[in-house]
Amino acid sequence: MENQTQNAFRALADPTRRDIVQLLAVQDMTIGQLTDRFDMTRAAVKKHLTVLSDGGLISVEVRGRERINRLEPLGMAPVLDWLSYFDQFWDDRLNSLKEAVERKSK
Amino acid sequence: MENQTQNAFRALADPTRRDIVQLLAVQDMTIGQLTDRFDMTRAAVKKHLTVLSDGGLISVEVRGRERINRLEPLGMAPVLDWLSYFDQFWDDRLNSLKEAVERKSK
DNA sequence: TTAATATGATACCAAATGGTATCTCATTTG
DNA sequence: CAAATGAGATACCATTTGGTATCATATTAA
Repeated sequence: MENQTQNAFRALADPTRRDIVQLLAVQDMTIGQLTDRFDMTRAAVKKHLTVLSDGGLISVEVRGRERINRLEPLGMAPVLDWLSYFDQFWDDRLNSLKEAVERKSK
Repeated sequence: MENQTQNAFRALADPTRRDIVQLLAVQDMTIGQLTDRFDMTRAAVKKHLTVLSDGGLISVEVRGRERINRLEPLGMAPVLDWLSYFDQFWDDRLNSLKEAVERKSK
């Protein structure tokens, strides 16, 4: 799917997909198991898994007739990289905000 | 707009909006200035700014007939919070990956 | 005050998105 | 083998999204 930063951010933009990521952080799961946790069809969950896979956030291990979905830590890297670009900015602004609050409280 | 985590993630899901965030990290800009940087109409840029504003990522200061758009560091907090939930997970997985690679290279 | 500038608002459109229903295929299991 | 199970694929649908065109409004400048 080419642009990993875009695909990863896109994958995280949906609340159901973020929930899936959190569930898979606890343990690997099949589509069937995931579907049990949501109020939607297996086909819908499958679509979300495809988007997560395109984003590099999960991988699938075929095991007999089951597919084990597993979180891929490397997939989050582009997101963290992009965000880290602002580390200094956030720090500076948050610090000046904090200082402003402290000045006011005197 | 209520759900800040969702709105912030949604705001970051579009490449144009991420570019806007990066531009505003360098300096505050009006819509007109931002529009000069993109190959789209002012109306389109305005829509992106609205989404960024809903996500709490920018604020606007009215100044005469101009509107100064400025990055809001606090807006990124819900995103960083959500991601930080996985810090330990990423660390563990990346470490075991690293170890696996090292074992293989022996 | 009139014209230019900076922006907002709205109607409209094509494409993408999130979902269902349905059919097929592969692997277990009785 | 036959039936049940787990999953993929596709067609279809309503809504959202990203964009344009156009018109209206407020402020600044001539």
